Amino acid sequence: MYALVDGNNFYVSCERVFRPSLQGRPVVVLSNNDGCAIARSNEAKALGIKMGAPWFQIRHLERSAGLVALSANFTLYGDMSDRMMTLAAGLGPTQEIYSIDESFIGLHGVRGDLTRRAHQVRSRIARWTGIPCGIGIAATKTLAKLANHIAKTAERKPGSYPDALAQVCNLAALPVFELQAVLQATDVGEVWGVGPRIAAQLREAGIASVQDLARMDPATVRRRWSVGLERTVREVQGMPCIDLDDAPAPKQQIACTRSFGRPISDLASLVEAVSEFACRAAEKLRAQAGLATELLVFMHTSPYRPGRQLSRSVTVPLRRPTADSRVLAQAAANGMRWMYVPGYELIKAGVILVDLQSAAVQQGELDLEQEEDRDQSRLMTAMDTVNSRYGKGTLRVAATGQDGPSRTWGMKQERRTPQYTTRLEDVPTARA
DNA sequence: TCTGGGGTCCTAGGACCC
DNA sequence: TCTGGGGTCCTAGGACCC
Repeated sequence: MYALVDGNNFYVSCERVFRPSLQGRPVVVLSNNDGCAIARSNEAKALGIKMGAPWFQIRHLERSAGLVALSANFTLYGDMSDRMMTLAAGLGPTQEIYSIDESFIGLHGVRGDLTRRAHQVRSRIARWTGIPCGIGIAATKTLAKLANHIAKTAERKPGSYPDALAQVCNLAALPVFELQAVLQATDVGEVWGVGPRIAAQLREAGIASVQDLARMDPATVRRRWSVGLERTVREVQGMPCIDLDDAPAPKQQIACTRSFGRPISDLASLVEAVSEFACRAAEKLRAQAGLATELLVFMHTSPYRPGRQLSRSVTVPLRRPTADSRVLAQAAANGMRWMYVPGYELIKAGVILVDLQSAAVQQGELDLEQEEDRDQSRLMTAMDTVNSRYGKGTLRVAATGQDGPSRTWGMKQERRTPQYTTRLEDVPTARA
């Protein structure tokens, strides 16, 4: 048995804790550069604002409907998340933190009335953190997600489901006929693992509700769609196929990418941006005690704007696995210099560290290099410590200068040319 | 004028191996 | 002239998640 605890409109709820005057008003939290809405209060949802709606399209609601828009404060949300997760953990013996606002709780061995217990945890979270949340309980993770959706929808739209299911919905406690009615009333697109594409295909095939999906034959689903959807169907039927993951593996990729506030076309700014991205990514890498062997840099123009489009990326191999901000920043800068083409309005760039290894397995290199590595790693640890105590960016790596290709890059480039460059469109002269 | 920033898993096809 | 049957690894692309 599983529970899913999920903060309602999480970012908005975090903001409301510190600004109670926002209660009852339509509020959205905007992404980086205030580009689009990434969280909406119930009142904002009622205005018809969609997830990801561009700010310029909904801006008029500020005046006409009293919409309040806030710039995202991810440090605050991370902190509130930690508190909520700690309290949610009280529901059962195991916990998987699935995202900033959701965690699955394994309920194995928990005795007594689960629904009551969930209500208690829910009100404790509300009292101690100020975050309202919904709790779904069921035999599988997919059904627990669905139960959570029902708990929230029943609260937000009275009449959509039985009132008793609001806030906490325990599907395992429902009589069969009532469970079927609830599944029948829920659109197939609400199921975890069924995205817009598959939902459309399912509807085409006459599968409109979750109950329809639950009646499908898993083998047929596998043949016609995929093993992934087959697993989803079994989960909806109550057969657990997705385990609780309470000890997540280290990340296989670490990315840091951003849209720019306004288009950038000069090399110096781009180099500075990707150097900074590489440093941020390096911090995350060190936090999981990892080393990168390759780094990917990309940039592209806006697909929404008319005019010449450009999208380029390059994979930069590293001389040896590293988590050193300076090495990674240099590699990112070199990659950018290599792929740069003048005359394009770039709106986004990023750095992705790929092919990650654990620092623990990196033993047995040359003595000299080991010593170098140790010094570098001490320096980076010191930097991370200072930054965590005094705030992000207190200590930073200076932007890498225009001093030509580094030895690392120059050496490797002969043996290994950049691995892929995608959609190189409209480039007057490809640079060698 | 103005459209986020992360991630994961699965599949198909090609290269290569015995 | 005849020309098997697996297996693994890698990559790109698609779909999905929050």
